[in-house]
Amino acid sequence: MLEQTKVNIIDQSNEALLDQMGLKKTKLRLELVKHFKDAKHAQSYSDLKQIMGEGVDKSTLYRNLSAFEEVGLIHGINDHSGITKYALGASPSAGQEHAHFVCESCETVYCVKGMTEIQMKVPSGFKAKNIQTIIRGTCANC
Amino acid sequence: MLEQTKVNIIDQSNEALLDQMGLKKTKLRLELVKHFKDAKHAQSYSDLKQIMGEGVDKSTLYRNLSAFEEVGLIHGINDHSGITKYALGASPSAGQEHAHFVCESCETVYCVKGMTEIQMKVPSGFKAKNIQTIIRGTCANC
DNA sequence: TTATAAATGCAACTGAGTTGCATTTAATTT
DNA sequence: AAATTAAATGCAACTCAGTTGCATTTATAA
Ligand SMILES: [Mn+2]
Ligand SMILES: [Mn+2]
Ligand SMILES: [Zn+2]
Ligand SMILES: [Zn+2]
Repeated sequence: MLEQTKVNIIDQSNEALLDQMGLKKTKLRLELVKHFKDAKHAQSYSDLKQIMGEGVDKSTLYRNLSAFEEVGLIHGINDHSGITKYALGASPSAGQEHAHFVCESCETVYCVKGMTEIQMKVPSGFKAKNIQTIIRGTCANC
Repeated sequence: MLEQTKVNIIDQSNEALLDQMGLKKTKLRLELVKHFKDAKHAQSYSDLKQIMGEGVDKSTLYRNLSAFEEVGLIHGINDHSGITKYALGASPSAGQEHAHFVCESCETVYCVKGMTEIQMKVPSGFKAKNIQTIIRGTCANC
């Protein structure tokens, strides 16, 4: 269980953020951080590729997503579609407790805070460490 | 939202089950149903291939899993590993409310019933239809 | 027994994500 | 400012779970 640097992501400048995370400030990374800060919902690889420009390299983009994820700048979300989506902030399993809402109509994924506490009742002998919640439904745009 | 035939899966003979589901009783399907009834945890494609015999065809096995899933005989579980695992019974989103426990040590996936009710608090304009819960932790064998 | 729709087997394919490696670049040192 | 160097990039090739097209076989019902 890798302890992540705790940083106020929204308050920091993009440059300062990358500095603190120990990541070099490349053009793509700065654009990525800026975009993640503005994004109203989670972003897939192809969402990002479209926004960053079709010329952006697949490996580079994926490697940056992994790097961002490792330092807790973003978290990947598995919505059972087979396509990982990414959103700003650490993952629920790394302290930033929240659920994920998947719109059944437009497939958009949102991070949602304010879930009421969940009881983890598990069979005896089992030890629950954390919970991942995916809520399916219809989003405000649909 | 496809309505599934409601059948008491555990009570029925394997033959009767396939009959009721409108599926032909092939050797592999009967073995699969039998195995799913006995299984203490969710089964991956490769678990099943090993048990059904290495000779079993990949397409046939996957197609049977899809067929079983369509009629609600089994449900697929996406545990974030990239490998779908299958267990007897309809999916939580199709009435059989339960959670999934993923062991962080042995990667085994279990269906667990008896979760306490979860409040689905979502932003205004959003409509929650169902919740999927994955509990991560350590299983009784680890 | 025959007819037929469904199931099977095989090979080729798909698509998200990864990897190896040569080249370039951001950041540090002189 | 120039040289150094570790990290980032670009590209092509790869991986691997799962899917698909199609010819052949089989379960079931007429
Ligand atoms: Mn989130
Ligand atoms: Mn289950
Ligand atoms: Zn929507
Ligand atoms: Zn275990």
